[in-house]
Amino acid sequence: MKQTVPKHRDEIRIRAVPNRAPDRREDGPFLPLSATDKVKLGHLGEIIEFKTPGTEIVSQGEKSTFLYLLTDGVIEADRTLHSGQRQILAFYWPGDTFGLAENGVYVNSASALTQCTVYRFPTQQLATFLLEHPTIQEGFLVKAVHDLRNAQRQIIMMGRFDVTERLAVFLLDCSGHERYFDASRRVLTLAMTRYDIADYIGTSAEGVTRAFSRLETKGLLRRLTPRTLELTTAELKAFVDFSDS
Amino acid sequence: MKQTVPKHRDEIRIRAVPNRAPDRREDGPFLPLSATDKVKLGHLGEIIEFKTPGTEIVSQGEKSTFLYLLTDGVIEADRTLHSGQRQILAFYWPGDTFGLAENGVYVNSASALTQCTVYRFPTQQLATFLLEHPTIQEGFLVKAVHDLRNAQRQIIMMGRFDVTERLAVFLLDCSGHERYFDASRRVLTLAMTRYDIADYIGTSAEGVTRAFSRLETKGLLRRLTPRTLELTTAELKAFVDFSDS
DNA sequence: CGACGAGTTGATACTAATCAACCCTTGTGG
DNA sequence: CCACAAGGGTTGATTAGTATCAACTCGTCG
Repeated sequence: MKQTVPKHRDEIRIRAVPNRAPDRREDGPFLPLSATDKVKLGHLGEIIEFKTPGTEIVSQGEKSTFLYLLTDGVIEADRTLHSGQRQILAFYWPGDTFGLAENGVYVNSASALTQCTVYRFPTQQLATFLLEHPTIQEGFLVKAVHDLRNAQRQIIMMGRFDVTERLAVFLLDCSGHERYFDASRRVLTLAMTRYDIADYIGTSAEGVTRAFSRLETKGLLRRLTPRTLELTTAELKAFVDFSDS
Repeated sequence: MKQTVPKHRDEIRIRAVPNRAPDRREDGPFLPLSATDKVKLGHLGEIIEFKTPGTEIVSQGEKSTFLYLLTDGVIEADRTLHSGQRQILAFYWPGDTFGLAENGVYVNSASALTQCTVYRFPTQQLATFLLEHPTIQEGFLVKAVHDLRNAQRQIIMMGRFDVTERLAVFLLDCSGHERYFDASRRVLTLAMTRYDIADYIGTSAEGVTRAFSRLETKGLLRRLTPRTLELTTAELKAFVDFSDS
C-alpha cells in the first residue's frame, strides 16, 4: 500500500505559471529551481510510493503533519459535506503540491487515482526551512498564486458555464499533461471515473455522460472507450469562452 | 477620483488565517507582523485614496505594475468573458491584497464599491524586497494560501449549493467584517448591488431577490431596506451545510 | 418633474437533477 | 472454467430549480 523508497530520487520540480513575465523560458510549465535548492529540498523531504489506486493520502480534519509534492501519478482532492455530498476541488498532476491546511488541520482529503510517487515534507521543518531559503519560499509563493488562479478559473467555469462547457474545460486541462495525452494520436487517457468528473464539475455521473455525447455529436471528440478519447484541443478551445486560453 | 495621501499612514495589516496552528492569537483575523516589518513595507508602498465608488483600480489584461493592499473600503474583483458575462471572483475587505497577475498581466479587473484607501507596491521592487525579507514573504505566502482556501469554499458553494444557500454563505461572509455588520443590532449593511451579488454567486439579479425572500420567509433574515438586513448569523450557519464553519 | 437605475414580482421556457432500468467489463469463488 | 456479483457507464422518463423576459415600483438626482 505504502512504501518508502530511499533508493532513487525523482526530479524535484514545481509546476506553476509565474506571476511576472519570465526572463527565461526553458523550464516548460515548471519553475526554475537551482540545482542546490533541489538537493536541499530533497534532503528535507522523503519519497513515498502509493501502489494501489484509491489510497487516501491525506484526510480532511486530521492534523496536518506533511506537505506533499506529487512527482508521478494523478491525485484528487475533495471535501465531503455533512449531507454526504462530495466536491472535488482539484486534480493534481506531477509538479503539484497538496495537503492544504488551516490552523494545523487538513481542509481536504486527497486520494491517489493512479499509482503515485510523492515527496512529503514535515510542515514544521518546512516552515523554518523556507525562512532560511528565500528563493525556495518564493517558489512556493508562486505555486500558491498559481493554484489560486486555477481555483478562480474553476469558479468562473462553475458560475457561468453549462455542463457541456465545463466538461470541455476539464478535458482541455487534462490534455495539458503529456503523460496522459498523446498529442500525435490526439488521444487522451482519463485517470478518473464519471463520478469523479461529476464531483469536479458540479453535476451527476449521468450529466457527465450526456455532456460527453453532446460533445461527440458536435464532432469535438470521439469516445474510443469510456476512458480514452480522441479529441482536437483547438476545436475544444474554440468551443469554450474563456477570456484567456 | 484618485489622490495620493502622504500625510497619515494607515496601519499595514494582512488579513489571513494561518496554515499552522498559531502560538499567539492576539491579532484577530490579521497576521502578526513586527513593527519594523510594517515600517519597511510602508516605505516600499504608497497610499492611494479612491473617493468615488465605482472606480476601476486594476484592469484585466493590462500590464501588472502594482500589487494592492486594501486598508479601508470594499473592492470587487471580476473577470469578463468574450460573451460579455461577468463573474465576480472575490470581494475584498480591509487587510486583503488584490491585483492578481499571470505572466506580468492582470487576470482580473478590480473596482471600488465604496470609498477606498489602498497601499500599492511596485511589483518589481516588491519581488526583490520579499527575497530580502523572508518573514514578510512568509506573510504573503500565508495570505495567498488563505485566498486559495477561500476560492475553494466558493467552488464548493457553486458546485453543491442552490441559490438560496449560496446567498446565505455570502451574507455570512459579509457579516464577518465588523465595519459593515453591527453585531449588537444584528444589522448588516451591504456595499454591493443585487447585480454584484448575482455575478458573485452565479445567478441573476432576479434570482438574488427571490433567494432573499425565501430566506426572509424562513425567518432567517429581515430586509429593513434592500441594502440593510437584520439577521442572526447562528441561524444562517445552521442553514448552510459546510463541513467547516 | 422626469429620467434612470435598482429592486421586485409574475409568467414561461429550459437546463439539468433524479429515479429507474439496463449493458458491459472485471474479478472472484464455486 | 464458468457463474455471478459489483461497479462503471449509458439511456429514458419525469420533475424541480432557475434562467429569461416583461412589467412595474421605488428612490435619487439633475
